[in-house]
Amino acid sequence: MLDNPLIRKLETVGTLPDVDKRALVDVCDDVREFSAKRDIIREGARPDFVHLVLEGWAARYKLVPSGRRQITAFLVPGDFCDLHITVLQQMDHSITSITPTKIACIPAKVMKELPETHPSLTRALWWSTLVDEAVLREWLVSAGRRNAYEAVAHILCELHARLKRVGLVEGHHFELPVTQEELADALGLTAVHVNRMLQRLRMEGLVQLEKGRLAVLDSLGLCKVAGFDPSYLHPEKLRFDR
Amino acid sequence: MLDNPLIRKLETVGTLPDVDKRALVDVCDDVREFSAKRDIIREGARPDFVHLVLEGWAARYKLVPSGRRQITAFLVPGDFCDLHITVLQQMDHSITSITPTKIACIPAKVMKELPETHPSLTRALWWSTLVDEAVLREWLVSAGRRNAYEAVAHILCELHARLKRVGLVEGHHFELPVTQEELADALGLTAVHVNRMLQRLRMEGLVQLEKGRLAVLDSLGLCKVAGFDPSYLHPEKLRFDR
DNA sequence: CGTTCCCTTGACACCGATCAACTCTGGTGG
DNA sequence: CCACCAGAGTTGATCGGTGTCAAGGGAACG
Repeated sequence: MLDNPLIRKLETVGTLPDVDKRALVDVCDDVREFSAKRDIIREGARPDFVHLVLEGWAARYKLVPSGRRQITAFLVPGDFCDLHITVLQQMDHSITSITPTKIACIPAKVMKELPETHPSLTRALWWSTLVDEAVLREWLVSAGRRNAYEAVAHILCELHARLKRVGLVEGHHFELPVTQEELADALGLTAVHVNRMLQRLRMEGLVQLEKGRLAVLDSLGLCKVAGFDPSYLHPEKLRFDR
Repeated sequence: MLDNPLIRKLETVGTLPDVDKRALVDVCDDVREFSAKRDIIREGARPDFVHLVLEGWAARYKLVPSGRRQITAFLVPGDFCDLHITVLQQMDHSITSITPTKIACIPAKVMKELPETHPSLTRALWWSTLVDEAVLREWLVSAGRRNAYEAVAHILCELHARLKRVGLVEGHHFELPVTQEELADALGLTAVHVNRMLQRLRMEGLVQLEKGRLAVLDSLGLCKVAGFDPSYLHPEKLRFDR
């Protein structure tokens, strides 16, 4: 069966040959489970496997000498943790699970051979890597040039769009299993201030948030506050086969 | 002759086959010049060419609705402006020249065929793309979890290391042709505050800065202030040929 | 020799950080 | 079943790092 979040994501913008989908699913047969808040890969590691999130949330992060943490990406189902290491020698940051997580471990060797064996899939993975980079740029814009209210609104818009891609949005609800502290570490804020901004978003009638589920009540209003333009997620249709 | 900053950069970590170097130089024959502070590529554009900086500085940036600008990358000789568009359809951000600039325009079609024609070079460009992404992560860390003093110190350390790679550092001096406002837009600060932080770095005897040239007087001290760990620039030796 | 761009400086304002306490919830073990 | 505890969310008071505004100086340039 081809129920794989990465395939769902890739097929929102293009079509993959069946053999490639088959190959991708086959290669995800080594699944490991992690409980919440465990380091999956540490900075400096040289993993022999590429890790793909199948279920649950994880995060990329770095620590600065003062001990403060910056989360540089939320990894949701369909996201790779460390495609890098097919080219680079070692991890320059760490990955931690946020919730209990199922991760597919794919031998790096298999990934390295992909360009010869499955060129379409390779192009598709390039696409997802470049979208990840665009997301990172947008996070930098939030940290640098949006105020806290806009930044919180923006990340909610982004997560909504990204989760929709992998089929994890029902109506206007989706699971948001991150603590306010984790949100703060992603946005470069404090948990206390994130709390106040979320309250403001609720008071303004834009969102509803309870027990780890977010409901977007006024999608347009939220996007307006955030200055959210989804084109950086590159929803435009592509051809992976050339 | 093979005097190309990209080749210099790539060869700091690995060896390229002569044919690949030759091919790279050949493909850089269409050079265009831009004066300072001109948009080279605009958000939304669908360029037919990939742009490579040969001389001068450029910057990637995005604007938010309030009109504020976030620079998401400084592009120095040897850096690509938009390798993305070999896969993605359109630019999700703009590129501007900072100084007068010489840019090689390489047909996107040629780049798309690279994996078949020059696999080693393709791996080398993958490497440089992944390093760019690592730089971006580090900028996010600066914007989110370093104070202004540390952030300014950090970007100076980074630029020092990156420029060294392409042979643009003489002793401890290098050209730093960015205004304090551009630095501020890169760091998510204001020009006034960047000014004060630079003065502090000078007062502490860490750097000297005059007429667009920076001298690092106390390299260790500067790295200490910044919490700079160059491993994210991936200086480790690689093999591009497999 | 005026104009423009960039750097510099000072006074003041404000956004978000910090600190501390309290609530609520779910889990765990006696 | 209850006592206890840890983690997460919430609130208020206060502090401080950066932003904002405004003015002046110097260098480059036409």
